[in-house]
Amino acid sequence: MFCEVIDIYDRFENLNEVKKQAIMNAGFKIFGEYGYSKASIDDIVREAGISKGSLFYYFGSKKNFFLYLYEYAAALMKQTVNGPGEDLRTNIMKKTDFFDRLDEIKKRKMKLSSLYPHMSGFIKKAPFETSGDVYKDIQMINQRLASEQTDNFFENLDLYKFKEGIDPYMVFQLLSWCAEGIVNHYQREAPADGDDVQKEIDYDPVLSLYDRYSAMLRKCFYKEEYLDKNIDE
Amino acid sequence: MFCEVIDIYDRFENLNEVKKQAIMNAGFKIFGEYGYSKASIDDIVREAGISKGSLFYYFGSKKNFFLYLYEYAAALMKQTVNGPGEDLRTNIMKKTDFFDRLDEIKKRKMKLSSLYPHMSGFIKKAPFETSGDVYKDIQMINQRLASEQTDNFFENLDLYKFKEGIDPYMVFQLLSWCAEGIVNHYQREAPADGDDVQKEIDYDPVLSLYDRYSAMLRKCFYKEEYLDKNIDE
DNA sequence: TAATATATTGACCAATTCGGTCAATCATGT
DNA sequence: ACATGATTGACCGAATTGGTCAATATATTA
Repeated sequence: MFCEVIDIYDRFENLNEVKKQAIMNAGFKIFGEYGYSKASIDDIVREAGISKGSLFYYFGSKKNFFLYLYEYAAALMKQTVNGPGEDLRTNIMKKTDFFDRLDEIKKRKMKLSSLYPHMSGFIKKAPFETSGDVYKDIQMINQRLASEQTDNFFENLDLYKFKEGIDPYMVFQLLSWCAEGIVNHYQREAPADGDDVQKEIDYDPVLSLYDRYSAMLRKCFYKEEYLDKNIDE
Repeated sequence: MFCEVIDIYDRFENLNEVKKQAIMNAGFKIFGEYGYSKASIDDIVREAGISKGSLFYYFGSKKNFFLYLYEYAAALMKQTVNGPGEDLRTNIMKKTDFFDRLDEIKKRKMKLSSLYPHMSGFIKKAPFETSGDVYKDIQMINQRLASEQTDNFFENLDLYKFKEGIDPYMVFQLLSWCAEGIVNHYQREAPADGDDVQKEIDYDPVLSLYDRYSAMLRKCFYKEEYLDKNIDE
C-alpha cells in the first residue's frame, strides 16, 4: 500500500542517467547560486540544455523541482555517510581510528561532489530558504531529516591516541574546513562547460591533496606510539 | 590637477558614518548573495532602510554603486593587510615569525568583517562577475589591483622553526580556511537584524577561537626548541 | 522668520523577466 | 500508417526591473 504515491516524477526518473544528471546539476547550480526566489527556470533550462516545456513536463512547477532536488540531495548525502563504501563492506562506524573514519567520510563526500559538483553548495543553502513559496515545506523536510539523524561521528572512537591538550573536535573542524576548501579550489579551476562533454573534475588530485593534510595532522597530533601506520609519502 | 574628479560621490561620502555603513553593508550583502544581475536595487534599499530615490541620488546608477563598493572593498582590504595596525606601529612585514605574522593578518581581517559582515563574501564573488554591464570595468579594476600588489606573505619568514616535513604553505592554507570557517560560523549565529540597533558581532570570541587553533598548530608543527613563546591557555 | 538650497521620498514609467501553458512537432515502436 | 508519449519554443498575464521626478522634508543662510 501507498507504494506508487512516490512516483509522481516517473517522467523524470525514466530519463537516461546523463540527462537526469545534467538537469539536476543545473538545478543545484542555479538554485545554489541564487537561492530559490532569484533562480529562474530560464536560467536552469539553459544550463541543462533542455527546453522550458520539458522541465514543467517532468516536475509540474518550480517548487516541485526545487523540493525534489532537496529531498534527493539530502537522501544521497545521508546514504553517502551511512551507507556502505565502494567495496560494499566498509561500514564507517566500524572504524575506530579518528583519521580513518574521518578520511573515509570526507573522501566519500568529495567523490560525490565530483559527480554533482554543485550539490554541496545547494544543500548548504537550501535548508535556510526563506521564500514563502517553499518555506514551510523546507521546514517540514528539515524536521523529518533531523528525526532520522542517527549516529554521530565521535561515537566509539579511539581518542586516546591524541597527544595531551589536543582537542579532537578542533581537529574534526579543521579537516572539515580543509576538505571544503580543497573542493572549492578545484571547482574554481574547472573552466566553463566546453562543448558537450561533461567537464568532470577528476577527484584523484583532490583526494590526494586532502590526504596530505590529513597525514600532516595525524603525524603531529597523535602520540608517537600510535604512528605505526603506513606513511606513503 | 585632476583632483576633484574623484569626488563624484560627494553626496554619499558626506553622509554620517552609520548611514554610510548601513548602505554599504546592504550592498555588500545583496550583491554578495545574488551577484550583480540578480541583486535588485529594491532589495538593497529595503535592507539599507533608505528610499530608492536616495540611492540613485547618491550614486546615479546600479552600476556605479556596485563599482564604488568594489573599489572601496579592495582598497580597504589592501590597507588592512599592508597598513599599520591598531597601535600604528605594527608593520606586518616586520614580524618574521610565521604565526605572529599570519595571526596579525587574520585578526585584522576578522575585525574588519565585524564592521562589514558581508564584505568578505562580496569581494570573493565580485572579481568574477560576468554580467555584461560591469564585466569590462571589473576586469580593468582587477588588472590595476594586480599591478599594485606588492609584498607576499612568505617573504623574510623564519621557516626554519617548522619541524622537518611540515609544509608551511599547507599550514598557511589550513589557517586561512580556519579563519574563514570561524567567521562564517559566527555570522550564521547572528540572527535577523532586530529593531534598529546594528547587531554587531563581537569579535572577541571569534579571535580567541582562532587563537586556539593557531596555538594548537604552532605547538605541534614547530620544533620543540622554538616553543618558548607564552602560552596563555 | 523668510528664503534658498539640499536631502529624501515613493508613486510611477517603460522595458524586461517571471512562472507557467499549449498547440505543434518529433521520436519510437508497432 | 498509426498511436503514444517526449520535446519544443512562441506566447500569456503578472510581477519585477533599473531609473525618473514632482513633491516634501530638512538644513543653511539671511
